[in-house]
Amino acid sequence: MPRPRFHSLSAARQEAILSAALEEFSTHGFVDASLNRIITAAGASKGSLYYYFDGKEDLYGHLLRVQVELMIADAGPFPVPANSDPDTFWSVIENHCVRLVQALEASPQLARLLRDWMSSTGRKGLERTQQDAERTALPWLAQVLAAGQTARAIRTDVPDALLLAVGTAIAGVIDYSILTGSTDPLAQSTAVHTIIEMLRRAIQP
Amino acid sequence: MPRPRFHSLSAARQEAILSAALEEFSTHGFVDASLNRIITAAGASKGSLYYYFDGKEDLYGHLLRVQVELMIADAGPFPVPANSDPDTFWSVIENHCVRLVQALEASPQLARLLRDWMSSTGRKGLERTQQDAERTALPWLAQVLAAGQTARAIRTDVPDALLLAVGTAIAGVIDYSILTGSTDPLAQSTAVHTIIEMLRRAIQP
Amino acid sequence: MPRPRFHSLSAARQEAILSAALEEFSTHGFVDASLNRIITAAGASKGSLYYYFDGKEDLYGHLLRVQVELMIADAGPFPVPANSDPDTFWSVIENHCVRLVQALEASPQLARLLRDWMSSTGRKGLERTQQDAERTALPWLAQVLAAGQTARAIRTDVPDALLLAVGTAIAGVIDYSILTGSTDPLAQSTAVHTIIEMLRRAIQP
Amino acid sequence: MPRPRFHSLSAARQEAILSAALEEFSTHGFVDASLNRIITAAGASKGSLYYYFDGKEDLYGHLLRVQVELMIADAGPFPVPANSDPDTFWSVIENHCVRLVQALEASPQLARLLRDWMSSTGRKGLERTQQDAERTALPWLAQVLAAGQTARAIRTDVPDALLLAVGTAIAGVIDYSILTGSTDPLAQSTAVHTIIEMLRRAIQP
DNA sequence: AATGAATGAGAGTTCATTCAT
DNA sequence: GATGAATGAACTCTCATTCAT
Repeated sequence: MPRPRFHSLSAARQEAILSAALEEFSTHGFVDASLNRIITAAGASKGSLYYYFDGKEDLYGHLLRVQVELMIADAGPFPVPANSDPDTFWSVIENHCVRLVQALEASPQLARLLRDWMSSTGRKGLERTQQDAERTALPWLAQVLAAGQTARAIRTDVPDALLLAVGTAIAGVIDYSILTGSTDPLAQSTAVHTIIEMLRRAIQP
Repeated sequence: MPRPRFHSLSAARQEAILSAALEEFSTHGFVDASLNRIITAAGASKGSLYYYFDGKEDLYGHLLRVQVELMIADAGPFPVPANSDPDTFWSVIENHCVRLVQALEASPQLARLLRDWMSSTGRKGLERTQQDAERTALPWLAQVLAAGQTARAIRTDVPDALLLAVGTAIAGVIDYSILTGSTDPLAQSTAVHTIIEMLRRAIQP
Repeated sequence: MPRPRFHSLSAARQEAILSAALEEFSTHGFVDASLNRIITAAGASKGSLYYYFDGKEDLYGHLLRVQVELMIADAGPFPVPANSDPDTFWSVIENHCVRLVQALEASPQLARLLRDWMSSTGRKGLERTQQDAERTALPWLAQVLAAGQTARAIRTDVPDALLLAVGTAIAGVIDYSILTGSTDPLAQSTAVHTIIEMLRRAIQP
Repeated sequence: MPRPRFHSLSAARQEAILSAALEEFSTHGFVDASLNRIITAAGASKGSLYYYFDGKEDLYGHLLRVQVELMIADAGPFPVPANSDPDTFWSVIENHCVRLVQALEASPQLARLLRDWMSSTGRKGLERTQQDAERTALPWLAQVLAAGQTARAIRTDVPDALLLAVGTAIAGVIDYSILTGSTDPLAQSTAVHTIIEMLRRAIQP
């Protein structure tokens, strides 16, 4: 099970553990992260960590979930417009991407954590976390996809799985561009615009 | 230096070591691969492996290089047409992708090795291998890109780095589609066609 | 930090580990000592040693500190006389040397450990231990030196560093003489007397 | 046996091996030196090294001998005056020390090699070298000592072994002073003068 | 509820030496 | 006379996890 009775802990203790874990996982990645370093940094005991979490993967998974939720909250709601024209749809997408990029910029640790996560597909010891993420993200993505198709903003002559894969891949390009590119907000907006435009060309009808 | 006097070894010994390494690295990935298992499988001694290679990364890098070269040889030449129209250019690209896909299909181990490699960007202990690969691949990719632009098959209003990133990302989608999709050659050709068509839409002028 | 929570261990376990370490380090010296042999002799596990010590140097440094403290305690207090005449000063020095020699005689292992330590100046992997020792010993030595100069027992026309170096070197001669000479207490007293007399001649005003 | 048919090698090959060995041994000391690095640097084969030398210690011992002989030759003859007064004797000693210091200054590698050697008393694997050195140096030292005593420059009421030990220890102080002190020749002469004066006080009648 | 001591397998790497050629 | 491939034991150190208290 993902997360046990961790929540009855005082907020300070939770925060101590999670921020130590964030620091460690974002710095070394899942494989090379050391639970020993995490508990040392958090001032926690080995036993307590295993009392609150099932193990390394459980802690990683919980951290990931919490951080992603924070990021999503930070970036604000994503109003998938029920009925809209293509331009509106893509503009909503683009705006949301810009906001997400800004959220990632604000928290480089989270950005590195997500990068590690994305590149860990299939890593041994992360199977459960992968499954969980898929179960959470897929329906939501499917909903966005369906909205885009309803709005005639996304083509319907190609399997959904492929469209999602392309979308995810292009999201990776956005991350790559902000990772290697300028930190100037305006330049980043432009980059996002360019990349989303390429995505639009690729998967619009 | 990447690989020492390994080549004066009898072909059989080389083969034994490399195939053991391929099996191990493709099964567990670079980080989780065990040199102990490799030497056991290869019937080699700890010392001899270190006599022929500088270490884990050196062995991995050499294996990768050899395998990629085999795959490229297998897929046949890639005649970047000097002067051609867009349709020809994209058809060449697509055909080559299909051949590469077939090569990967024929060697699932290589496919897994490459997947591990692609997802290992920035992994500690692989810095040299990354650099080598970049030095090898970038000029070649740049040449293909330039040819596409000359043929008016690829837009020029977007930074090259972004185009390359999108291309690489879409290549990942192809890999993903053959990984999760049918093994029927025809279906695969269709998938490649669809995906390349999306790439074309995205980055043509 | 030098040594972690090693002290909450039962005295027996501490003793087991430290005496195994003393045996090993005094027999083979720091460089050639084997942690494997130590844990085997101590009946400890690899992990537990590293749970209590930061590594080889940490164990060595701790052992050294403990043993030196034992020796100092064994040899009794060293009453650097605040105001005294030269004869008194040198007699105090000589008496203390005799007592230290007896302490070393009583524990050949400690003697060998110290010999290894003294000859390890600059050895890679012992930097921290060297620094610690210097920080501990230097002020104390400086104090003795100053007392000797106040008592007009030690010359002041030569840099302190040189006086300390000569003193240390002569201490080494004492060690050498007891190492190669008789084990008869009386003969040893005589030797110490002779050597200290030479030191006195060298560095008295 | 110390050194086999090494001398039938061309001077250049000998030089290549010995200078590589000097570099390695003076940098890492005997224990941490690596034969592999030596043969790599010398461009020699593993087998040839073992063809010319009995092993690590043999190479080390030979190198030491050659270098010490060079140094002695460099410092010029040491005319132990057959019949002289104390002042002359000590002045000869001091002058020779100054010349040796200059020789060491001129070859920091040799200085480091000797330092390593001096601090390696009793090191496992160096027994033979120690014996050889003793057999060579002792008679010579005894001769100097006797000359000093004849000249009434050195006391006779103390065992020779002790006098030699003190002399050696003070030699170590000289090395220490040039190691940590100024590189200015004049300052070094002064330091040597001061230290030899202390030695003289200690062991003159 | 919470601890933290204990584990032991395993990691990658280095080494001086041997010996068949 | 000369080589260099091969060895395998030894090294220090790290790890996630367990469990008696």
